[in-house]
Amino acid sequence: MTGRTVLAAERDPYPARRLGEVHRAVGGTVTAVDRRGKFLLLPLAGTAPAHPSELVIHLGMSGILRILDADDPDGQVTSTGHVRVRFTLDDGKVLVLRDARRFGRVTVVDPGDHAAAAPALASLGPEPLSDEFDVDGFANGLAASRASVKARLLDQKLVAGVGNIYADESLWRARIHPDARRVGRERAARLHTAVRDILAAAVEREGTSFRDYQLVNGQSGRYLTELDVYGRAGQPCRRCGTTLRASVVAQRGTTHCPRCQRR
DNA sequence: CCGGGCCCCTGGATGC
DNA sequence: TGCATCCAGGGGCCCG
Repeated sequence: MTGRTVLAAERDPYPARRLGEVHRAVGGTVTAVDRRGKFLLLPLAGTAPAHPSELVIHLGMSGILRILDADDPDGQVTSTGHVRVRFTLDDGKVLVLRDARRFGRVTVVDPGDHAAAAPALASLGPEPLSDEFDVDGFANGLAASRASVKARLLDQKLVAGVGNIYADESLWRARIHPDARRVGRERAARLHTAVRDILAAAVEREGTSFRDYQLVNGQSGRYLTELDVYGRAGQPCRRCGTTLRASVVAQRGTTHCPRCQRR
């Protein structure tokens, strides 16, 4: 994408609240492809009459980005193909977002105006694999609230990028109950390590595919077979053999070991 | 400002 | 076999 100029932009006519003014990208040239948390950020240099801008994309649950030839029928915005947005590029290709469930978001804002793109982006916490994600800040942040530790992991403010799968995996690794509301320094340090280790391993395996998620080439992520708790309710804990339990924490399906994860 | 609850959306799974 | 219902989940928004 870097160096490509957007020649045209289309979006499906469905009254989608999650799609913004994608036409603002027209005339812009992609200068980088960045990521913060679960958001993709593509700064666009303006070529008159276009102004500099920033393309912000969130794949939601089922969103898939593809770069296809402009005449590829799979890249057309049709009522049946789930293509929600289509950017025509200057090299004969198109960038399309396919999104069956319409949870994905695409918008174009002024450069750096992340509050206009999504409140969650503007208040995003540190990148989990960066030095900005430090034990002290994490422990202090956890101590400052009485919400469940799983809710804190999911809300993206203490640390960016942890979703439901990796929240459950991290809490199991750190031996902390998902609904724990008081997490002291020692347990916070264990959770900090667990989040980093699990996300690093998942990136190494190119993610977890169990439904919609796939790599840009259509292949599956290989972390699925490494999962210790997510999707394993009713099966034995790999640490102690106790039957893993399903519940709901922070409005999300949750699996934990009732023996080795204590409140 | 906080924490909790509900909503969006649709394919796939489950139930009758 | 076919139809109806349920469920999943990231983030927005509202309410107390």
